[in-house]
Amino acid sequence: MSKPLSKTRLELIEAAGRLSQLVGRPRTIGQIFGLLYLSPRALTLDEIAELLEISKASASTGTRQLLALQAIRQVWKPGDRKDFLEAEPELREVVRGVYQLFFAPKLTKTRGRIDLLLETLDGDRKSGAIDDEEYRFCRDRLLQMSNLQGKVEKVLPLAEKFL
Amino acid sequence: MSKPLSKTRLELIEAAGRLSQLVGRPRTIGQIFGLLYLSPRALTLDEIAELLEISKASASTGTRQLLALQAIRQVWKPGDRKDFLEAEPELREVVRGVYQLFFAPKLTKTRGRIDLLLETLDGDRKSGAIDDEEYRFCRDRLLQMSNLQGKVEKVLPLAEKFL
DNA sequence: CGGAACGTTCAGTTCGGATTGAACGAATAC
DNA sequence: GTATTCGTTCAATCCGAACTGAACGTTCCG
Repeated sequence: MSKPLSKTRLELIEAAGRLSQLVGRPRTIGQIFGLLYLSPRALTLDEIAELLEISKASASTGTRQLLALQAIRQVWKPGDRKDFLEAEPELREVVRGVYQLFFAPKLTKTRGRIDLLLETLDGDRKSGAIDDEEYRFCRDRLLQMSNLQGKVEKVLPLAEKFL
Repeated sequence: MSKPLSKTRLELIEAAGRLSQLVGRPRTIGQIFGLLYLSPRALTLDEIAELLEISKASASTGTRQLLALQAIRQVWKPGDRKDFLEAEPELREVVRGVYQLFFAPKLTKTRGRIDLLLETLDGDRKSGAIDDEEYRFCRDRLLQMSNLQGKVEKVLPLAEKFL
């Protein structure tokens, strides 16, 4: 039973949770990070679970995801078997991690998908599923997608440099 | 009963649906846009519903959201009461719309939230909920958030220019 | 050796947003 | 006027991801 959270921390936790949902991630992830980011000292799994009123299982999976994104770190304290967790203080690093380890892979996957589609399109034409006009139309649009996709993959990492 | 979709279109629809989920939007939205983007002619609500095998209600709400994002347009054909829908051909415009009309508002909202938190923090100190050390720590972190937030709001619109 | 303290895993449940069917209003056709 | 054809709305349902409790493996302590 630790002392209750200050209003500031409660509100940040709420906001972080919403932000997390905004980019399509579970709310808990954001809440955990929010909690740790305003925490002067590293916290244990049990403390996180208790303070956020979530199960230890949720806290465990949540922290592991955040660790994978390099948004939080583990700190071992000598003579204590518990894992202590603290937020990465440099927010730029957090953004970078989320992009590089979560979004970037899916983006490149999308690229491969589009290339594949161009082949499928050839197949569709040869099998007579589409006429020549539709073929040209679709081909044109797929190329536009490929084009944009390439630019996005170039611009985003660049943009990150300016943060 | 219209003719079935080609393999290419089916696959793009699937991919677009996933992409939509990736950024936290309903899958249907992406599917509808995918369908229209590879459609040589504008489609009606009923055609969309039939081709995607979704209810007309879903098609209606989905298209209205896409219209709000300016990702698709309505086309009126003389002598036909139906609304015909077509995808915005310029993908940059679609990206711009999604950012400006969906993400940007939430970002500025976040900004306001952070500013509010700084005030809440002062309150917390005065009420004795936190000590001076924690106050300084939290204040520092909130300022960092505010800083990053500002940069993001500046960089993103800029990045869009390079697409 | 127990046994306690951890973190993890996994089957089952919960919950919220997406989807639907039905009812509706508006606009046209008859 | 009444009947159709549209698109929209809204309460009810559905579905999948998120969350949970309980069981587990491991490590450490006595």
